[in-house]
Amino acid sequence: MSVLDDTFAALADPTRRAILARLRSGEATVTELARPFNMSQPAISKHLRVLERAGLVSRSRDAQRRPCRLQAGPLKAATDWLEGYSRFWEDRYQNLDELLDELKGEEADDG
Amino acid sequence: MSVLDDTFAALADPTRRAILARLRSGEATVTELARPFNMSQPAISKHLRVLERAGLVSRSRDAQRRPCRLQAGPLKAATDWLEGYSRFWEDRYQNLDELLDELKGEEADDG
DNA sequence: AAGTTCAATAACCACCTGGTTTTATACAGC
DNA sequence: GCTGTATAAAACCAGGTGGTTATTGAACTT
Repeated sequence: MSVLDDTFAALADPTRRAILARLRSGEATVTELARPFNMSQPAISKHLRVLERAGLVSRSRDAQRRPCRLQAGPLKAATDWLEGYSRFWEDRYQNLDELLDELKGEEADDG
Repeated sequence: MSVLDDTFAALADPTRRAILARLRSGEATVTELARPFNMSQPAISKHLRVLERAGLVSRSRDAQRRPCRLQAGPLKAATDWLEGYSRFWEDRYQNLDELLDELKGEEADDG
């Protein structure tokens, strides 16, 4: 449904993350992408379809080849979403939460 | 396998993202989390199990209640991973890529 | 002790996912 | 017009996911 659904789902697979990493150093064809994976070509094509549906990869045409290129826009959207949680991974907030919890626990013990 | 697998997979579901959003404003019990969703309690419990397995939620004990708390550490790891792509969602790089592609296309046309 | 509340477990279902092998399609070059 | 190459498509399979209802269990309440 949401674009974040597709983006995060696409990123949840290590093969797909490796494909994206490879595409940072430039365009690559399907067979080039498949080579390091010891995995069948159709398997890679399926992964590429997932990445394409998530808008993370676009494909052009070069004779029989279908070169893939990284499209990072959705990654920015994902990062923006995660940014909303940045203040929660700073230690002082974590400690504050735990302190509040301890206090609550003491209340319960007392009465 | 990887912690990123579990993190991104957990984030791929809108219900789970909404649960995390709710937990930003403090601890909540399972029934409290289930209330806004028009979804059965076991369904929410399953989502919480996924979030817990991904290390995004921790649970304490308060009588029959099992209050859930946000654990943002894995979100930082995910953000760090995404950071490696930040230079690709800036327009000038995108344009550079497309320019290189156009040049390559012209070469092909010429020869 | 009996009832109520909060949450987990079990059993089930439809659908999706990640992989396979096999087959088909599209283009290139001799 | 074959042959080889690059990729997609089809059919299949095992296992995971997201949901349900019904049941169980644990802990508070009266």
